Amino acid sequence: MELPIKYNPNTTEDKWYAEWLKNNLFHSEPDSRPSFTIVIPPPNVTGVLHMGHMLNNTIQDVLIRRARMQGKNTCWVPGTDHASIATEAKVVAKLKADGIEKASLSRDEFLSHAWQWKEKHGGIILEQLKKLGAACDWERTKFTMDPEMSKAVIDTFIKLYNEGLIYRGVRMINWDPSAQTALSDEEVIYKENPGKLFYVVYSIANSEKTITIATTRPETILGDTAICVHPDDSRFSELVGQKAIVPLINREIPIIADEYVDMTFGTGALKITPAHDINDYHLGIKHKLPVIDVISADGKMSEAAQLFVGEDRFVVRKKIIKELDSNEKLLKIEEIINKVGHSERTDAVIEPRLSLQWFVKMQEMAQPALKAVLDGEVQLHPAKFVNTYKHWMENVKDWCISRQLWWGQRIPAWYDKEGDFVVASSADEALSKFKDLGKSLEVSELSQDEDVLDTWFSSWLWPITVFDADAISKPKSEWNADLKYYYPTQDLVTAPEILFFWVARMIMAGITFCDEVPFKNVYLTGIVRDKLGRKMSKSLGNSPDPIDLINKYGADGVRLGMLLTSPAGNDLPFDESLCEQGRNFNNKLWNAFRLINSWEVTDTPAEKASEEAVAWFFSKLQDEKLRIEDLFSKYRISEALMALYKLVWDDYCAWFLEAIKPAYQHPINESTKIAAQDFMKDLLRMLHPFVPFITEEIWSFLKSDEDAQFILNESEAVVKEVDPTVLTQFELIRETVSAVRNFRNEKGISPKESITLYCRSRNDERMIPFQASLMKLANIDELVFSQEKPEPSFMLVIRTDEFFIPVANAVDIEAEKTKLASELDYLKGFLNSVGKKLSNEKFIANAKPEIIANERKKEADTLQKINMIEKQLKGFLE
RNA sequence: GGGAGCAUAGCUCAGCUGGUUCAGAGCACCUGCCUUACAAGCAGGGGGUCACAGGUUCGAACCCUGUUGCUCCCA
Repeated sequence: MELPIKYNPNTTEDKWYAEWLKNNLFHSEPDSRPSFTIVIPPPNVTGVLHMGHMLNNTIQDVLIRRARMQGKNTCWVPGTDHASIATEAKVVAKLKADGIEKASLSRDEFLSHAWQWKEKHGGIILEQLKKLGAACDWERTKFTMDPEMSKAVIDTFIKLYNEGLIYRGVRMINWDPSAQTALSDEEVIYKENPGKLFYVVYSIANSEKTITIATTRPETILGDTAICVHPDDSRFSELVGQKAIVPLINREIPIIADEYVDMTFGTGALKITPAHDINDYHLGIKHKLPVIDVISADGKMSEAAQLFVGEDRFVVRKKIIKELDSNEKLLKIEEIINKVGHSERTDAVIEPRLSLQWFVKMQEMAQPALKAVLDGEVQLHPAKFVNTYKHWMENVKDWCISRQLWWGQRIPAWYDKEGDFVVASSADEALSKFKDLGKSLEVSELSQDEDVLDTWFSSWLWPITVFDADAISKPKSEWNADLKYYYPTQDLVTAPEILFFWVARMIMAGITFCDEVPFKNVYLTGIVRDKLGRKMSKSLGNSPDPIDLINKYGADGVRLGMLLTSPAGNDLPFDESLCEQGRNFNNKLWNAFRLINSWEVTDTPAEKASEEAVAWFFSKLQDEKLRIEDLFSKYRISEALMALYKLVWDDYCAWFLEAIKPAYQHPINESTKIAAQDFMKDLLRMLHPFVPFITEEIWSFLKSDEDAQFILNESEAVVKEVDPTVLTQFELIRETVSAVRNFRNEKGISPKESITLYCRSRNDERMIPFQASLMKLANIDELVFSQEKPEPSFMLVIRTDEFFIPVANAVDIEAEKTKLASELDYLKGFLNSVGKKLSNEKFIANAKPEIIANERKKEADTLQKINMIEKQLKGFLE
């Protein structure tokens, strides 16, 4: 069997994924084992895999594969999200490219195009996840607009409406004039732009006086219904109660006083336009002001504006300024930095707008959801996000759930010709509800609400409805077997940006509909950024195509690259070299396997060095297993990986294998080879969640009859007893070997040339347990324990032991002296500082006994070292 | 404007309730090696006033106060 020198992931990865699928290994059914469930954060159907998905799904795969090896019945549910706004925008754009205007289509015609589009593009991202190795239960794939999923959404709406938690009301909403829809607050991005502050003069009715206001939006002047000043502002006190006259249209409006006004901003006088500013709206309600809506849904001036009717608001802004100026109403223009809301989807400037929308009351649901996180029933990783969560939940606002779109679940509200409405799951049910209200109607007289529900109103049910779409309206005892078994799920992996959009609302839904939180741990990933710190995005073109990366470095390599530098909650500054590092690691592992695989065995007894190395690595391995387990329990996945990386590369390959490696083409003792293989099998078990493909490949060669056919199905590595003294003793050997190697390096002595090492140790026995390893690794032909030192020789100090290497030529005495003298200087300084501590009464009185003991040891050790170096220096003088 | 968080090596980050022999890791960097598992490699090395200024303490990267800079959330 010929194994390639360089590991080639491409062929093996496709092979193993196909094998796993063929054996249906990812599919889960309820059984007697404990369940471990993850629901995927459903990516948009419009999407293709990007680096954020790579990171996110790699972490989920690590968690799910590890849980499986721990004996849990794991179920990772995949699926996609219909993404109302984004998808509708894509379909509209596609139709436009085909010469079809959305406005020319009926709702049904449009939806049929949208479904066609979904069928064609909706599965791409899930197929890509297979390349990554995702161990998803594909039989359970869900889409938020699957019939039963949609039904659950509608049922939920009706249920909450009946409980009084959903209401319809006029509210100031964020209106996207380009997409012609309302947006939630979270979908609005505030950007700082240079803007202008216009100072406009209003005349006072029946007076020669004027009042000047400052505004960034002069076009809304036409909708003014008051001017407001601070009650304590003496500049305006005599004007309060009088009437001002709106320029150009000459409407009289009251001058009122309210503490809301910031006296220091602008002129201290604020124009009030309740229809077009949220704060003005609230002031309007407080002071019972009329509402004049001067901007219509398309962002153009309405009839109510009287002037510029039908013209775009931004065009009007320029025109009205000219007009005000020519009427001598414009006092001055100031440059300011202005924060303006933009649509996350269309980037259009958001228009605050009064509109009839559907809302979910949040107050009641938010309280238990907050408590669940504060009590640790749901744990956020890293925990720093608890603060953010708390702040948001304590200031939660009602959730606007209607969207003026067609793609999504249509709101189940039915109107009669008079505008009265009922909420019902069908037209027939609506008729009967109207009948209950004393209205006898025909179906033809009904019209269903034109709007659809916010996509998050679907996805907040995701952890429930993927298992049992009917659960919302049933008691727990009637849940199906899946939901009973898999709910609550264990871990959720998502981005902090949707902590409120999604995570908080899922917690609310879980508690409200299932009496139980939907997951126990939320792992929040960072944002994948480029070298310049910019978020990777398609529009910037700064994101590599994950599939290209996989082709280049292997999925295993990319997975390592993603995880090596991504502690939870921290951004990941991505660089392709990370994938290279991942690929290199896999190649290292591959070659370690090739090495042990190539060994012929012999029945001669094991070499001493091999026995020592096996004893040491055994303990080292157990110790690291414990560490890694601990890191996992804290969700420090990246650190767990780094510990494994070093265990494999440094401990196993660089130290263990080097210590047992027979001379070229020589056989190895059988038990040593078996030990090396068993260690490697443990390493593979630990590595498998991170690098599923290469571990499966190597496993296929190493596995014995007792082992599982697939490493995927193996149990995790068992932790055996650690001998801590072995670990510390071997550490000393390592330091000694390194010092000898360093000596060779400095003196230009080849590692091939063996040397004799003299040890003048206080306690020689410390060197004894791993003597043979020391000799092999440092290429020492003879190790002499002696109080005498050879001449001429070179001294090494390892901790408190002296070593001498005889040298053929006299060493450079001057250089040695300088080196030793500076070492001596440092040690004396150090001794001094330790001495100060020990002679400080307060230190002795306050410090813990073990700390004092340690300081005493430091003092003793340093004294000994000083003694050794002084002796050596004296030797030079002789 | 309100709130939260961060600042440790060139980069990304560890550093637990203040106290191990001058603060650690990975990558990058430098030097020497193509030593038959691996140059996608091996061996060795250099590199930090722990943002700044005060304070508490026998002792501070760690606790407190202030300053500066950055990030996020909310308005």
